[in-house]
Amino acid sequence: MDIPKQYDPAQAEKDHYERWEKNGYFAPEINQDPSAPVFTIVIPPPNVTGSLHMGHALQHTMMDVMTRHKRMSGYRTLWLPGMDHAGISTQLMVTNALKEEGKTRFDLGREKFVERVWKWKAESGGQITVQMRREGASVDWSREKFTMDEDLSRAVREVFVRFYEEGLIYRGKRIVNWCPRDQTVLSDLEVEKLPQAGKLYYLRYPIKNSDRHLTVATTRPETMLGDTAVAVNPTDERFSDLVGAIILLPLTNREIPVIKDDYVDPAFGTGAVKITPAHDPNDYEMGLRHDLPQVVVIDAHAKMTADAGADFEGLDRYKARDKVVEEFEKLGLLDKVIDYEFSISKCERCKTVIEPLISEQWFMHMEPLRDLALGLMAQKQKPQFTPDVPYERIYTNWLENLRDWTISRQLWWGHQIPAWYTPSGEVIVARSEEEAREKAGTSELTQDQDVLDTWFSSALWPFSTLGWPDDTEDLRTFYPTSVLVTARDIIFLWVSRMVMMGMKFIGQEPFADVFVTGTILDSQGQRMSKTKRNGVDPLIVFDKFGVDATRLTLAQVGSTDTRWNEKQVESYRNFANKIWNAARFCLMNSDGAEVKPELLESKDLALHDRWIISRLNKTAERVNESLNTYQFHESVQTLYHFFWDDFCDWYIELSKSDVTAEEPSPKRTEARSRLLTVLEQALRLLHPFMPYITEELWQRLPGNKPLHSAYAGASSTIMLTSYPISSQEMIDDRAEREMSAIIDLVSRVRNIRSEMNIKPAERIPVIVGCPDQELRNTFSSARDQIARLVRAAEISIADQLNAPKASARAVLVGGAELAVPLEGLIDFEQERQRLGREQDKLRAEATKLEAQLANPSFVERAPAERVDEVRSRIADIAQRTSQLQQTIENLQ
RNA sequence: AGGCACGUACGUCAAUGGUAGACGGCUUCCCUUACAAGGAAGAGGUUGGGGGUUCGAAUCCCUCCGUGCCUACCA
Repeated sequence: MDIPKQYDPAQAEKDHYERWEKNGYFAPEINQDPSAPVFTIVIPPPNVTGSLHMGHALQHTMMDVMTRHKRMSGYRTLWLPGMDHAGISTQLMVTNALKEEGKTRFDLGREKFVERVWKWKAESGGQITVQMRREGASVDWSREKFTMDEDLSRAVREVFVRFYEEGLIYRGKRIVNWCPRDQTVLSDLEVEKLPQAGKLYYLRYPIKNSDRHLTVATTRPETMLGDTAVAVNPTDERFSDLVGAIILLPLTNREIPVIKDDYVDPAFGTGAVKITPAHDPNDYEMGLRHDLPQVVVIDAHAKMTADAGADFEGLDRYKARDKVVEEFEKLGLLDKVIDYEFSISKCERCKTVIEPLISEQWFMHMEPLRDLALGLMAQKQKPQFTPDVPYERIYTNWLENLRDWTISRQLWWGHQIPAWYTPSGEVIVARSEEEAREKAGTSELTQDQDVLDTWFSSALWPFSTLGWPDDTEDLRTFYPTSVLVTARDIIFLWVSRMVMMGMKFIGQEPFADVFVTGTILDSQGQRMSKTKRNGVDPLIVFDKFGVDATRLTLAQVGSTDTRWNEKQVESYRNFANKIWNAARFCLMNSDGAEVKPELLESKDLALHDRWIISRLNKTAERVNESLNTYQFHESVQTLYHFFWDDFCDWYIELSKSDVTAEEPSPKRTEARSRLLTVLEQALRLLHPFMPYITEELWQRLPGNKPLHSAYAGASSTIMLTSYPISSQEMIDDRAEREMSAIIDLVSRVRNIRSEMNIKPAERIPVIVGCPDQELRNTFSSARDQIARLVRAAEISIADQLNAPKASARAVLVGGAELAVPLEGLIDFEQERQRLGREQDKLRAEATKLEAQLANPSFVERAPAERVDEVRSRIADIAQRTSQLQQTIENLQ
């Protein structure tokens, strides 16, 4: 058997994925059981712009673990992959590429530009699919989707038309967030607010027919050119006589009124606010309330307009600010300037400061949709968030405060709005140009130049990918999906909108559960970001430690934010190597043996066999349970300790004498087969987390390795075997008790060896005194294995301890004692100290427990079984302490 | 400005009212024929501070300190 000593992930990762994919194992059709339950996940589509980052690797790992687990559990499983066209980001990328050629998108024109983006998408998107294959993601590539695919675009148009016909989508002139760089409107969610150190300017406005002034405070003096009123709070007595007065607005020839409005906070600034309805969202609202004119002084490029006055026209908004301040100072109207920190809105993509502008856009009324989502939460508690604590309330709260959604964007890359205009300006909304012509009765139509917000098509993802608006087999089978895995930051942007759209068009929630993943931070606790260049590239980690080790690291992150720690991956790389070598041992001793599931059911097994079977079943139970409740950390820990501690450290060691016997015998063959059989189950348990190494090793195991009955027709692969489930009768508490006594005995002897500095090569005699008959039998039948594990020359077991005085001793649980004769080797003082330390530990514990018992209310109020437990532990400790005491006294 | 979360061993994280654990790191010994990416044995924590509820608190409540995140129309 020719297996290298070190596991080489690259080798194992090479061929398996291709074979899985080629054989159609990822597609739900592989499942031949017509009554199989269904499990569906749609992937949160990555942007075509990026390559995969750690956040993707994290989410994909979670989704793949769930998918593989369910597939192995017999579910008809679909994990549907795809990508998002990511309007602004993608357009920006291509625009930047053009810039390097010295061109703008206008040089190409819309059609050529969009062609160019498609070309770019083909390259970049291809990258992502290669990377996802590397991750081992068991997605059904035959169903891969892209938000700009023809069928998904049809779904988008269908939704738009239906909403328009219901009056939920409308076109209107409103104040919007405008990005002067990208030249497009942005939704509130695409704007980020950042704190900024700025100034607060106090400007004096003269009152007409009076020598009085009204002073206003502003962070944006340049907007005063567009002021159409000054507002004060109705209850503010300082200004009550000025309400209705006329202000002579400096630098312009305008006269504007002083009005009253509750919005004004008398405590802030001067208590008087300048109102610029055309350039501030609040002022806009107030302008509507008071029917104020809107004077536009800043244009779409953030330059001043002609209405700003001849002195200002064409100036950049910041230049204009300086000039306004200068002029006020000259006129003696600048009261003061103070430092002031406020938050400023920036474009989430390009970080340009947003300019609020009045503009004609498409909007969507959200109230009826919002109510659908709220109703679902109120009546069915769906979606069920995991972890469940904060998100549900945040989600509900956000929905309650929802405002209309600005859905149009002034971009070229995206779904062009299916609205056409007749020469007379009539709006025709239709599913296609032909339909529009029919409706309009003319072919002289111009289509709206705008595209839809990217999130419009993403909102339809769970059903548009399954064939909606057609009533497809896929839609009927896989909708609603089972769980959505996502990061925290798009719960509103995406999750809530999918819920609304799903309820609206399918009448059912798009997913039952939402699993919210944590965030991987850098080693300093900072968010990983492109601009900070602190991201860790998952592909580099894959190369360094292997995909399986990385997946294990990511799986255990779960829902908590975690600092990236390469050491963790390294330790799981070591774990993979451990698995490799354990299998290597089994295979090196597999002559004549094979995997035989029935071997685990036979009667009259040795203790260590009964024990490992019990442990195996408990492990399966815990892993299934934790996977079903999204407790990935728990699953990983359980599997790690089962494999390393139970299987490697104890089971293999205890099997060794049988397995490595020189002479062939039925006993040897059976021991070898049993070992292989346990290993095979362990690999199956590990497979969802570590698909590559488990497949690699599983393929090498000889014997009968049946697939899950639902996949009977498929060729051999671990990914279609059945996931081990626990069986109550296989759990053997007695075997576990007996094994822990043996483990205790072995550990004690090893402790003595270590403390007494006995060379590992030195064989020692071990004497055990054990008054309990049953326990004595346990020790006796495991005598050879124990001797091997503690490197003993011989072990004598009797009902009483009968050892020379010059011995190191220990007291075991259950009243047994042991001695290691150390004639000439023992240092009595050292031994006394060692035993003393042990005694101290026991006493400390006893003190705690006694204090508990001394409290009358504990005995009265705590459950009886807990009190009994404490009592029996105290008794046990007391016995061991006194045995130790005697041992110490006998030493000399 | 509000809201929410978090603070546990040197590091990264577990532990949903019942004896505080894991992995890495650290110390000592060992290349014992599956594995030095390994084996064996150890050291290390009054769970951020203070108060409360409880027989019992890392866990529930209050408060303070520190750290993140989200939401928001203070000019």
